[in-house]
Amino acid sequence: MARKESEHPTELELEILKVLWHEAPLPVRDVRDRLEEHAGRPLAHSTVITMLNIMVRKGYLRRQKKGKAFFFSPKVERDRVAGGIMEDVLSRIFDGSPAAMVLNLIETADLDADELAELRRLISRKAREQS
Amino acid sequence: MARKESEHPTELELEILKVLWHEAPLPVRDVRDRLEEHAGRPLAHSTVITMLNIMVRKGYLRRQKKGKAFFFSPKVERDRVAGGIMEDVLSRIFDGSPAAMVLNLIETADLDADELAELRRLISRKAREQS
DNA sequence: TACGATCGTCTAACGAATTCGATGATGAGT
DNA sequence: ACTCATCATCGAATTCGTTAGACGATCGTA
Repeated sequence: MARKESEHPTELELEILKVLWHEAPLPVRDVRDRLEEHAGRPLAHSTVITMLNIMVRKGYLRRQKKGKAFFFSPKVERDRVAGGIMEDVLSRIFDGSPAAMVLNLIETADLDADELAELRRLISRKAREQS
Repeated sequence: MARKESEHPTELELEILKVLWHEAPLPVRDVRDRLEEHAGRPLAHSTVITMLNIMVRKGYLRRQKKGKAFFFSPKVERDRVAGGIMEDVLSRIFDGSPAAMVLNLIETADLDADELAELRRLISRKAREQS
């Protein structure tokens, strides 16, 4: 009768992951500081611990005791998480059509000629790598 | 102390929007039937009404009385909704880099040579249109 | 050893999202 | 007018995501 746990990291979870992808392992206090500095999220110490523990339970993070405190590290790769989200958006929003997705991206992000050229280069390179 | 209302349509809201983008206006009963047939979501009549009303409040839908029952229609365009979600993912996941996003898409969706060629054509056409 | 600084667990709270039953209104048919 | 089928409103239940205070354990130092 209620909501399923999300397949992907939630908003705050993602911000925490970004902190730890950038630098890990980190103790709770440092995660809290980075969240405030970078993401403008002033959270109580206990809030951050709670979130970190939830993320360990969900399998997003790993935690090890170093000295007296716990240190946290990502257990999932950035590309994997991004890929999962992209897969989800691709199927749910664009009915599995990459072309529709890229088209929308071009319109939405209002890409200019240079950026379009870069995309084309990038795709050409990929095509060559695959053959 | 709690969660903000989502910027974008939620899971179920999106499924309802898809039904109505495909065919509208529709009365509650028909929306309910389409949800069960297409999305495999067998929901109670009152559940669907509740959702539809919430979506009217949020501005996603419009509703008009026809005869005795209400008929619902989308008030937001599909491309706009998709664009909003893409913008969000672009900034939150890929730090605003379209190239990173497309690269991830290529890897994640495991595009083959034909699909890559189609993407390139599509980008070339866009580039020409802009000039 | 007593004190304060750290650190973690537990519990509680609230809004958002989802789900539906009980209840009430209304209109068609007999 | 009475009955039945529809349809909508309301409120409640439940889980997730987020937030944090109260409390207890621990360790170094005065």
